[in-house]
Amino acid sequence: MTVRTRFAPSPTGVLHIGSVRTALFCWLYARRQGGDFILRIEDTDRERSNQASVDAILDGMAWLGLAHEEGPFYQSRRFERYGEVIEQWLAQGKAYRCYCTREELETMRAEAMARGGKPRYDGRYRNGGDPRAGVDPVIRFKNPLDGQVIVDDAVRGTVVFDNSELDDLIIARSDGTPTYNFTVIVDDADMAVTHVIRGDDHLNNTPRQINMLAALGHPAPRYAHLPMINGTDGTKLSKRHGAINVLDYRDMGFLPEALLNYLVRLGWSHGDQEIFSIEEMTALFDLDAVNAAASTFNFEKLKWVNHQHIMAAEPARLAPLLAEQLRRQGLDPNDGPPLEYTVVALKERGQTMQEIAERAHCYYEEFEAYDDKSAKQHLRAAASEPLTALREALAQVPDWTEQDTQAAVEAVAETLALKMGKVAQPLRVALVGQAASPGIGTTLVLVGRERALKRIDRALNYLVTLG
RNA sequence: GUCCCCAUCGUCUAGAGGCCUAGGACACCGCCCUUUCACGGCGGCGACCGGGGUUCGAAUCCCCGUGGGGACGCCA
Repeated sequence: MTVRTRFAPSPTGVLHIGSVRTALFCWLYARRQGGDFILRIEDTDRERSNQASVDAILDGMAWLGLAHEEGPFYQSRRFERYGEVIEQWLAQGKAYRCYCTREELETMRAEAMARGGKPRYDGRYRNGGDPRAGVDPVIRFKNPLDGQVIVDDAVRGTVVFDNSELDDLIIARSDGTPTYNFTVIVDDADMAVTHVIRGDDHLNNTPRQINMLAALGHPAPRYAHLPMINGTDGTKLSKRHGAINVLDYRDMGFLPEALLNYLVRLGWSHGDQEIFSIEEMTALFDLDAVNAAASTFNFEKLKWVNHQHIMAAEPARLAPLLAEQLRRQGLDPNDGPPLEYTVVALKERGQTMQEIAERAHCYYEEFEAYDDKSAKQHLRAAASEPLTALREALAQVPDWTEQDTQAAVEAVAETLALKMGKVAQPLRVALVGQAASPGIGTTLVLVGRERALKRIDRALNYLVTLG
């Protein structure tokens, strides 16, 4: 039997890290098993679902490269099918109409709580009851009263629930629209889903779903409940922790494979390996190695993983990303060195494309002022002689390459009998405004001949004003 | 409150009874490399929640506590 997994988000907000991890595991498992990955949009709640969220999900999945074989299916377009099952269940006595008002239900829950029990519906319409004028009924599923439901979970093991803990859940609202737990099982059955891989928060829904699947006459799929990803304070990830749109990570200069790599290691491991390419992940992923404990999102480690992937990536691929970041930062990517060259020079020096772009500013526009500390340390009277010599020597370098400019700087140091630091550091500050940059030859090429000479003049003038 | 789940360094994790004086990674701190920054290398700091069992032997198995999380909606 072909493995079929599904990712079934509700379009009521952005696609965030937690959902992406779930999607990733579903996708990886399908890939690994040579199965199908289905995308399903759970938009039965018309009040809260919206197109912007659908777009955010689709765009996010596309950016991440988590391609689906089937879908996207929209539950809002399958209401006819859900209605069919409901009618059938009503006729078979597997479901019934309940005329309780919301107020009554609230009272019922409060009373159950007061009695020290679980807040729930007491089943008062389970065996029939008269319609009430002015009350549109909801439809409830007749859950078995006793016995147990055994969930055989791929990551939790065997979990047992007593049916006596479960109440008759609403499968259709009073306006006739079907609800989540019901539509899920109809779809999973219709779409022949074999493995339901989802967040831990659904473990408690599973026994109800298994009962409904049984009522449908459909075997239960294999379940795998993934541990949650928490924020730094140990609670469910929310906006304040970084449950932001996954596309924001793109905008911050993260690589999709890096985000996926970071996420795959949250709750899954393969020995001591930290860095995985997409190919390695799909080749190695298995539900058996998923652990059960919740984890905490750590932005610093994400950045480190991203850096590893940046350093491993082809410059040609990174170049357009750098251009995009430079534009975002208000710079013209064409007014400076070739982007691929810049990427190669800076990829060790920034953990995100955004950081790399920030370090590239001085190669694409004039820098404002010298960094205080750097100027105080290196642009002093003693720098006058080497800078003057450098100005002259560099002006005569015929080929403005790393090797030749580097050689020119070394020659000046030798002629003046100065250590490299006494020559290269003042030059560096003159060129980029601060004491840190790539190798001096590389920096000279990055800045470019014309700009470099002008900036040395600028530094010489600065020295004059110092007196 | 009730039910369900979980529990190894600050964080992510290795560990499926002896290989564990508990390994790796992030972060942090040193040192090395070096014209600077970074990359890289080396080293340091740092954990089996507690208590009972089982066993010749327990981070690993069982029980009880404790702590954390989740669910309990005409949300998904």
